[in-house]
Amino acid sequence: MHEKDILKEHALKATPSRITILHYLSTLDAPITAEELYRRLSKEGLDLSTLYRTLNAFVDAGIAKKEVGRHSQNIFSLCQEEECHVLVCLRCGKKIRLQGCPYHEVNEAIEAQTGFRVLDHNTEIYGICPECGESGR
Amino acid sequence: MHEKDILKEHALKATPSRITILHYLSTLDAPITAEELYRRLSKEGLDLSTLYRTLNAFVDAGIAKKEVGRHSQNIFSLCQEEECHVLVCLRCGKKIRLQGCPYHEVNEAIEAQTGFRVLDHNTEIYGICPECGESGR
DNA sequence: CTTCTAATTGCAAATGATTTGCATTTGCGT
DNA sequence: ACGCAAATGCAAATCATTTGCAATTAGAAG
Repeated sequence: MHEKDILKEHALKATPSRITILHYLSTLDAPITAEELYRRLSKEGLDLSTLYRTLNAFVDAGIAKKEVGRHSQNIFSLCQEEECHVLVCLRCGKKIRLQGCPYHEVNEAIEAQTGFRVLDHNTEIYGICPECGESGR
Repeated sequence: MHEKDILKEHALKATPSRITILHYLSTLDAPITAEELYRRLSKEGLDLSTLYRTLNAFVDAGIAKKEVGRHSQNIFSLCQEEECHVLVCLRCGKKIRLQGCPYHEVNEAIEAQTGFRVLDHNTEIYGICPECGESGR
């Protein structure tokens, strides 16, 4: 239901595959490979080419994004509203989203210095999350 | 010569291809496609598979990085020392690197709040550069 | 400077991911 | 309910990237 609205907002027909894919992506907190996604959703009778077409449509529509993963595979994830700040654990790969933007003032300073009109930004902060910090050495 | 040192520092033999590729990459200010790189360097007698192997070696060594470009192609670029802050013009795609890191204090605050040990970060700031801001509407 | 060895290269062929053509089906505006 | 453009499933094609292998080469050791 919510998925339908999102699709319509982006001029994409609300088909079962798209709803399934969009919904499944929304349950993930880490980017995923097309193949892995296929493995998990093909039971619902989903074609691989449809999956790719859908993923591309999502990327074109700005709903999702495609990145290069740590091992050079392509990975997909939904664009989050407040996605600009992400903590990425270098050990387990977990991503934690920060809400709010502590950088606004800094960006204003950048605008002033460079004349660049800042519209958006995307920050990935790499480190070790508390859990990994404890367990791992 | 400088290229040789960089290669050695990363335990990579300083072969002609590698030196050529590394040097050429260092003259670019925007990421480039493997194919495009090949088009530009093959005159010097460079094999495509060598190029890919080299690019991968650079990425593994941390000299270069691989990303997904605006049109879904894979693009490569050298890792810059102070690369963590990049201004990306949404109109012309130009990338301008900021030197220095105005975010350090902010990151300290994040560590304090989340327990996440911050090791590195990478910020892309999107906007319209001064030139495009003038010319384009 | 020569010798030796492991790393690197070039080539051709293989692979794997992603895309495409086409006939069929389906969402959704009228 | 109707009609059409958009989306699907399938198989086949394409594209980027990787690989095997024999020949070459960088650089450490003598």
